[in-house]
Amino acid sequence: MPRKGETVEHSSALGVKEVLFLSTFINKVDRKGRVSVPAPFRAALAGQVFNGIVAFRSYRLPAIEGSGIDRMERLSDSIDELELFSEARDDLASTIFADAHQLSFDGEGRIILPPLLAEHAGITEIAAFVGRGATFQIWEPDAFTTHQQEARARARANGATLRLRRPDE
Amino acid sequence: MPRKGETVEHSSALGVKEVLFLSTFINKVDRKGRVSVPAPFRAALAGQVFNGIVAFRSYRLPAIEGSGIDRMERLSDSIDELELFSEARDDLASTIFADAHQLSFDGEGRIILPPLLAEHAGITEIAAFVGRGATFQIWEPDAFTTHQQEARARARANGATLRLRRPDE
DNA sequence: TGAATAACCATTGACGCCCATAAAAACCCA
DNA sequence: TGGGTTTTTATGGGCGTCAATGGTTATTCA
Repeated sequence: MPRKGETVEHSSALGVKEVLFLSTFINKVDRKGRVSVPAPFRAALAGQVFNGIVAFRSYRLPAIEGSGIDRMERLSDSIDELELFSEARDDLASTIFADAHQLSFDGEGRIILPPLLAEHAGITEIAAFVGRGATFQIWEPDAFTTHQQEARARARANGATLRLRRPDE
Repeated sequence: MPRKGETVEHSSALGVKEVLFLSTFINKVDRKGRVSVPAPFRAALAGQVFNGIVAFRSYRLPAIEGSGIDRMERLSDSIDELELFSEARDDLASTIFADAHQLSFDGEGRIILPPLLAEHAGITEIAAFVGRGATFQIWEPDAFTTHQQEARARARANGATLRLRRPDE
């Protein structure tokens, strides 16, 4: 049982709660379709209005995208700023919100993986929770290993760099 | 029977009540024209002055637009800001408000779909309740699937992106 | 008075909640 | 630093509750 890695919940410079999902955890899916969300991830989500996670199918990958409800609310606010009834707004709303599932924790910190999502990611027996900073993904472990190797190779080839954001900008 | 997912009602940073409709639920329409509004959606609407939903025909899509009464009040305010007697104002007022139906919940959380609306959306036996953030839509399930695929393709093609609002801005 | 609508009741299956267990991690103290 | 103890996690399973659905009766209004 992996126990390494950490997930931090802290306050940004602006005093707003921010979450960080780090590391990878592999957990079992039981016959009822339940999976434990790694304790560090749960800790990062503690304090949000909804006691659980929000999950939807990744557009580009065979994986499930996950985050806390707060992120969805920010998304909703952003979309609300687009022209009412515009096509762009409509497209975003039906791709993002319609497909999102709110998965609440049971007393033990588990969620139930909806078949539609599990299928999309090819998950049956075991699932990998992969931290990605402000969000996380859920993968079929083998698929993730492959993906990670490819991503690594690509990053090296492209000499991927990133300018670090100053804390106040 | 979808049962997963929830919908949250809470106060935003600004102290304004916010509802979030997420996910898609497929429910049956019985021979009396009744449909259960998904429990999570009802939960999101709890506390509003009107115990039910407001629905009107989408003017761009074969779907029914739905929301709580509170949203209609905000819409009314927005329209109020348009030029008095302008054509746009007139058009909006008559397409939305004149067409809006107040559908109240029965003891079991069902509404009766007015034939005019059901017809517009091509709904007969089953209806899909589709979360869109602050509002939701009601579709004939197959029609929605098609629409969603198109929207997804369009969003990807246009590189539809959205600048995520920072939580405090 | 009849038709449409609202209120009431009954059924069933999914889901939330509870408890139990084993193993790992954190803790503590010599 | 190492060994023993406590706490937390992950995992399994059982059971009660509630949501979705269908039907029946009361009520309202034309």
